[in-house]
Amino acid sequence: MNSSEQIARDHALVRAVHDAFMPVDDKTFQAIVDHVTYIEVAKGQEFISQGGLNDRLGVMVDGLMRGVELIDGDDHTQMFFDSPCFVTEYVGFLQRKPASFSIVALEDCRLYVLTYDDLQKLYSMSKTGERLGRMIAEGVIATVVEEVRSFRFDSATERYEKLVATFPRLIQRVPQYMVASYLGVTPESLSRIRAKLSRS
Amino acid sequence: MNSSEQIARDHALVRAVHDAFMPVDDKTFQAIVDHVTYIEVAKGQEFISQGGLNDRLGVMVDGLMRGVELIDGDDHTQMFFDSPCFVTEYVGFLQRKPASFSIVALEDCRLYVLTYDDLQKLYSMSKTGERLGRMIAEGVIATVVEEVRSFRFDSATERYEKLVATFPRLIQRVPQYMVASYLGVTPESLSRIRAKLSRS
DNA sequence: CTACATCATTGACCTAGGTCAATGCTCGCA
DNA sequence: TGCGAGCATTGACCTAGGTCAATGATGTAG
Repeated sequence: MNSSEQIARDHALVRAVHDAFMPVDDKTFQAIVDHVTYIEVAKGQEFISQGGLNDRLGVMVDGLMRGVELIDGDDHTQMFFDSPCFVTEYVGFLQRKPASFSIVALEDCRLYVLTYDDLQKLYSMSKTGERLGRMIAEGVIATVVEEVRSFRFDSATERYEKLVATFPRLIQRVPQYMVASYLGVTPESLSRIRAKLSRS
Repeated sequence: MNSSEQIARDHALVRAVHDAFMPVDDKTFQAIVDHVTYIEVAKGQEFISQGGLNDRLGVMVDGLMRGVELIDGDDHTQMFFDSPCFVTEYVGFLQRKPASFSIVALEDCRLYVLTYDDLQKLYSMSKTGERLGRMIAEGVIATVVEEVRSFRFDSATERYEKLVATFPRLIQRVPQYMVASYLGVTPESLSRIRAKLSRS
């Protein structure tokens, strides 16, 4: 695949990510493409650094990242980003606050990046952009609300089973201790949960 | 207080609820007021019924409600609505799906109600309305994300302490078993948590 | 005033998950 | 080829929270 084919394929993905929330007309999409910057983040590198500047929204076309908060030296997985998808510490980004967690590449990643200011420009430029922003936010809510529900009323075993069912590919590619922390349990517990499930 | 004073006071509250997310200009606010309907929901009555029609967004100026999901006969508190605030089963409302939980008045409540269709009209009518919708959604995200974080990494005792710190008035007015369910623990556990805290 | 309903508390016991420490496994590297 | 580093697993034990049942408190209708 040559470079312009690659870019075309990438742009199709960028558009698909947006379309997932709302069909995007060509004019709005062109405005997005005109503002993004292409970057690569190598495995192990940070895209966003906890406590640091937090003014970038990524559209990841390739790779896998993890949102991780360090508190008193231990490592709390907040979320995973599995391409193609948006990548950002959403809350801090929107409130113009330092990132509450780091976002680290678990594999080599390729992203198209929009800055906060460019995003605001897009919003003021077009009603469609504004609406897209709203629909993205509304999509995030649906995901997070279900997550709360699951924490409130499901056991760790159920949460693990749901995770496997929803993101089967993810489990293969992420070290188990990160999955454990994402589920809110220790690595030892997750190991036992898996042992129990494979027995039954 | 006579009736027109009451309405003026209510409208100020409706405006304050919206302003909490974004300053609302007079024109946009007038458009909101022109579309809302005033209703009262008596203590014990439902505003939204689980599995039923879910096309109303309330702005509550007075009272207290609880979002409650019934699963296999037991009662799962999803959230509280403490006036002045928006009242809705947000996810289903946005996705035009039946309500995933009921919303029941814990006290006599007074609300101004907007239908889904009226809200969409507001959005298409005004870019400011569209933006307001986005900022409301973004505000909801901040709340829910913090809730997930707390479930993932805090103990039940910590979650209770945070709840008391954040909504001290709520604890006084809500039966303890509902608070327990909101925290994701049994009433017995919450009782012990409170006993332990008052001892120390 | 009584009687019942509705919650809150307490106790005895159980289970899921946490903690700590030892043992295995795998893979990159010398 | 063997050695470490970094995970995963397993065991022994501990603790938070669940379950079930009894006992109190409070409020409300008759």
